[in-house]
Amino acid sequence: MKTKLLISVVGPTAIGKTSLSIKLAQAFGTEILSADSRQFYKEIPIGTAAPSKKELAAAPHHFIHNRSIEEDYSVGDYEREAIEKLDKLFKEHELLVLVGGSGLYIKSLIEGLDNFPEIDQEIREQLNDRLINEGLEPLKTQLKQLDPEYYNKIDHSNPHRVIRALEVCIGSGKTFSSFLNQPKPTRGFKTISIGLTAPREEIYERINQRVDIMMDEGLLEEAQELYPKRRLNALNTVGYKELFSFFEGRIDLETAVEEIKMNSRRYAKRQLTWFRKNEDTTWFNYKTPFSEIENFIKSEIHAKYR
RNA sequence: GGGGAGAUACUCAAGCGGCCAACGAGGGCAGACUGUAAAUCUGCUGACUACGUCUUCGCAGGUUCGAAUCCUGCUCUCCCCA
Repeated sequence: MKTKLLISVVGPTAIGKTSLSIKLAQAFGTEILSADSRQFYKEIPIGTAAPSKKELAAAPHHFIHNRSIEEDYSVGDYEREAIEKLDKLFKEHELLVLVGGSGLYIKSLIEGLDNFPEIDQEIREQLNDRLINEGLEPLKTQLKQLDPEYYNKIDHSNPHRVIRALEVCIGSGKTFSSFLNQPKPTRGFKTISIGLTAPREEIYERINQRVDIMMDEGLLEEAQELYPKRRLNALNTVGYKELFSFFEGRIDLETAVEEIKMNSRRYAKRQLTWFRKNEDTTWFNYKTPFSEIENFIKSEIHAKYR
């Protein structure tokens, strides 16, 4: 039996991962899964920087615009859904393409996360309230009591991390640590990781250009419509929060656009930090002819998996 | 032409005799990240043959044991009056 293969395309934003993934899907006659948390949301067609209609028509895509910003969605949900989808698609294809920029989501799919119990949302809300009212210190202290092991391990000046650990401790009555490092189910596929990148300057240039294009396409109007829902987590992202600041008169439009560009650049940098960690990734310059990448993948398949 | 204010690291901006390679902020770089992830957080940011050495605070001199800080001259910028 042939090995099921997942070709994972990673890299910073705005560099052509979508177009590469489509070419791969076409060349190998297969389908594409997105691992880009923002592209899930259907109410933000411009700001998601999702594939265009034409691109969507060029190859079957999954996990694009399939969620509402109103829904609470997390990596855990994604992992479950995406695995289910993979199982289904692997019945028809021996090779699938995964493309995305959300490192944690990709990790959840390829490596799997440990299982955590469902936590009542209210617990997090209360913790968030406490963070606002009392600050981080009491929360840190509490975590230190409830799960000293994890407390010593994490960056405890990071409120999100402290709150997540606490909500699990409180909600489950067990330590956060106790859920970690459980034996994970083995995935029924192997992964070939392809990184797409460029000199920093070129990445930044492309980001700047794409932000201008988004503005031309009506990002401002889109943000205006979404403004009433600005508190939703899905909208606490680059491209919206800056425009919301503009609507609230805190900055002018020009500054808002500059900040979108800047925050996108920083995002790209964080993506690189995340993806560089994976030594199994083979990197290509974004201008590399497709045939070269295709040949690389074919030779990998022959050398290692067939 | 007269009067006043000022020139500090990539940018803005503190410092006004030793605790100054120089507060702070921005930007940049690097990193962390197992359910908020385009989120959130951390570190570094004069140079180097780095727990030490070297060159910096417009330029050139001077005072002083010691100067980014005081004095003199020069250059430039800004403001007011002509």
